[in-house]
Amino acid sequence: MGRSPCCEKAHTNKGAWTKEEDERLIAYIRTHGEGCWRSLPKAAGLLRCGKSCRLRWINYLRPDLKRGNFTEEEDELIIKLHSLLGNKWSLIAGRLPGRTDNEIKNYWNTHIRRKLLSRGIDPTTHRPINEPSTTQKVTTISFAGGDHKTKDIEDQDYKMINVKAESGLSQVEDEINSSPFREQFPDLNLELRISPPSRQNYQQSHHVQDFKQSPTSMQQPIGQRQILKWSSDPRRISP
DNA sequence: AATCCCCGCAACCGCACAAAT
DNA sequence: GATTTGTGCGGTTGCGGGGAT
Repeated sequence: MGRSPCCEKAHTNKGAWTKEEDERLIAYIRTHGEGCWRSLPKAAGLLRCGKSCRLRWINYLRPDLKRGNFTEEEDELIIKLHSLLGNKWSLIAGRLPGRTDNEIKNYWNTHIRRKLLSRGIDPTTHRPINEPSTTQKVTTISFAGGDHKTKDIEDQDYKMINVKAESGLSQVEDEINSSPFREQFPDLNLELRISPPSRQNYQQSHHVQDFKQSPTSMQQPIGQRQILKWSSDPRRISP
């Protein structure tokens, strides 16, 4: 089955957004709320594809975005979450209010990877570089003290945790909340429910509550939708 | 001052999935 | 059940700014 293109490419702008385009998008979303990205450009008078509008809003224009430099605490939280979840940037972003998946992904690739390498840690496996491949270790960093802890974990256990990280977040939580993992990393807050409270705040403060379009995905803030459960694809959450 | 090079970040692309038809 | 539509995600690209030469 074929997919129709998300927009009429011949009549859409590409590349950097202008100030005017930003203003149009902000004004439209303030009035109508987020959602129905496909029809939004036309309704807002923008010569942009819906995906482009969505991305621009989520990654740049949303008023609840923190922006600015990442703090040391954010750095370390990203490292922790990445060690458990891998490149699930949207999930990681869910634990960092005001940060977007794109921002975290970029930050990871430009800063954190280098940081881990300088610590002698493989950014993909989170294990010490040059470690014999037969010995399975999980390296985590004690962020309170700034020192490194290395824990030997049975190969099987390690794989199991990784598999669960791939298969479902609630299962990961179960795994983590159960000892001995919990005992090993008592400071690790992994209540991995995604809830961007800032978005709710935005809706309250901007009175963008009446979603005029009505696909189900638009009637709930993203965070609330994502709490519900995982589908077979870890990226997909269905009610 | 001009050019080159590198890096960071915004934006794009293709794909997967759920919901709707 | 098959197909279409809308959305979200991760990977990648390419532009622009700033430092080095």
